[in-house]
Amino acid sequence: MISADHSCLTLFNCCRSLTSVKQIHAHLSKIGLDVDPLIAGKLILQCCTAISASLALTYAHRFFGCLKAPNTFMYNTLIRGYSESQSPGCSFELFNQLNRNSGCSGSPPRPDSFSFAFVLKAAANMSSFRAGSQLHCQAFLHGLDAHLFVGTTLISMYAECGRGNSARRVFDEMPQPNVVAWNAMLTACFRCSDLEDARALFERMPFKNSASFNVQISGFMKAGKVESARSVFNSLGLKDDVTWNTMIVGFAQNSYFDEALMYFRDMLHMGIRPTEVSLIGVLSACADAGMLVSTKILHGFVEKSWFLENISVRNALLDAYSKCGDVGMARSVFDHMTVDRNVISWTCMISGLAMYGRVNEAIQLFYEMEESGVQPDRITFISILYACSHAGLIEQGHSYFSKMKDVYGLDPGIEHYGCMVDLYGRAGKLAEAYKFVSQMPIEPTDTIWRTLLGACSIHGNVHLAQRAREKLMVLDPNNSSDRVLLSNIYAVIGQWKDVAAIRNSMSTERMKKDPGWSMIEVDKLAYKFTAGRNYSGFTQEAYEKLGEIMSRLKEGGGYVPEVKSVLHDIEDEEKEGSVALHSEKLAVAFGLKRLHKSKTIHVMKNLRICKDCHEFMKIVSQLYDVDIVVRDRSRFHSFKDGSCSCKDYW
DNA sequence: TTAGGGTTAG
Repeated sequence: MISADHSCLTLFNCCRSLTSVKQIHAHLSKIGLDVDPLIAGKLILQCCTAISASLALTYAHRFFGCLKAPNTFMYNTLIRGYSESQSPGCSFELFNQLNRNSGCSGSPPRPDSFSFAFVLKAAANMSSFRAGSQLHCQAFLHGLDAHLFVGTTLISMYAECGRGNSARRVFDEMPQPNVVAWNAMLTACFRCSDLEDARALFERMPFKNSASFNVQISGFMKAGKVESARSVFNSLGLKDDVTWNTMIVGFAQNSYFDEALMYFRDMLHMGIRPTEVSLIGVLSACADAGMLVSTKILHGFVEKSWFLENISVRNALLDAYSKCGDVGMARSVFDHMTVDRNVISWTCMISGLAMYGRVNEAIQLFYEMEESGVQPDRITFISILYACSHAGLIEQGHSYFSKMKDVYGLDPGIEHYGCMVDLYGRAGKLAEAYKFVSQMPIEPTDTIWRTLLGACSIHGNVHLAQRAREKLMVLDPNNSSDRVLLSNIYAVIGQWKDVAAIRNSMSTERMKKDPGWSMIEVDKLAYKFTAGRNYSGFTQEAYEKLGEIMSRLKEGGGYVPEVKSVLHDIEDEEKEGSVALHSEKLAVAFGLKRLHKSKTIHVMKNLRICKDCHEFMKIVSQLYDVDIVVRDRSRFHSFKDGSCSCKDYW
């Protein structure tokens, strides 16, 4: 072999794609240098860390397999690569291989503290207590369980598996835990929902750093204790970027959308450089709140910033546009991506199109994704199955469901089974839906039965609805919407005694349903409307306009209120009057009054739109020559020239 | 040339 010239190692540092790694590899292979341990190690490292896409991992693994004597470093790098990939199980296989070798004669590679740290991370990512505790035993046998880094990873692994006591035992046995180990234990307390333990541990900490406070803030935010998080934040003198990000993300997670935006602005004013996490956090707030104007402002910021080519920020932006009702802008962000799209980019776009009923485009995109070499994952399949179910494409949905396992080796999860029940149920194939549920290899959850109940409600199947309801009474007895749904089914077929019985049981048990509300953004301000009569402030304006619209609609639009909808929608609205007072109608009336005529009216509703409102929107869009986009609990309805993008299938 | 704790979108 030619003596190795290690100066070529630096060549790999510039590789950001598998293609460039392959080019250098081909060159080195010609001169026999690629098997040099240092060079081979660097090649594997580059594939697993700098690129880390599944194709790069496979390439590195295949190359590794051709080496005569891979060393521990190479094993560790691959174990690390797989631990954060879609197939963390491969980390275990490699680790076991390394562990078996170590018993052989000669000086075979043996697992070291790095190997344990990486493979434990795989167990944590899979939340596999069984694998994690077996690895703990192995670490003990190798005399590495007391190693500070291994011990800290063990604490995190147990926390991730929800085993606070095991984490505590590892921590208590550490001879000299440092601040990182204390922080890991603090995180474990919060992860296992032990707020009191977390508070006590925090008081006992002999040393604290910025991460300790950030763990506390994040722990409180995840537990919904926004004010506790805020008071920790306010007590801090020095706040780093992670502290600010933790607040922004925490606010977004707790639906404090305006505050997420406010803290992002404050962060900029304080001269703290936002990171991709700040942008993802604030954009997710915009997405959830449906704040289109703010999304556009943030888009402008991104275009002028160092995030221009950041794939995660681009994905968050595209998702925000699609959830704010501007799927055209989402598509434009997607089409103009200058960096390689990843599985999340494709999935967001597919799901965005599906939510709009643009199902053919979603299916086309799925095909293009496969062609581009990006592998769909579990969430991509949820999106494409959702697309099929919302368009009544039973055959196609079924073929995607099979493809998941047959082509991509992905076992369908409960969400995929849910999509299939919805696919059959929505299309009125209730017998098939029930048969599918009965034959599921995993235990049907309350959501599955609720999906079936929803389908029975659309298609008026009382017999099956009762069966679904019986299951729900066991799995989730206190769910008010299930009872309302069943009472609606009875109401439609005129079984008033049963309706009354359900209503009485609900009032005896003091059950309250979710009140319906709709929101509209006008001049950067959000206005929220609830159903029922409430004549104050801006609502008065909405009522007046709605009255005017109603008269015009009845005169010239051929609008007849859909009385049945009252029954169908009882679950979704505080019913105080009639369908005329539904919150989405008020929001649209307000939009017509306040917004410029050329603008699209965007309304967001927390529940599903009812049939009557759907009809109302169609006629208004035509009579007033205005585009209306309504985002409801499950999808978008885009009304234009008297028809809706959902083609009335919803 | 590889680690452990804090924030990350579908």
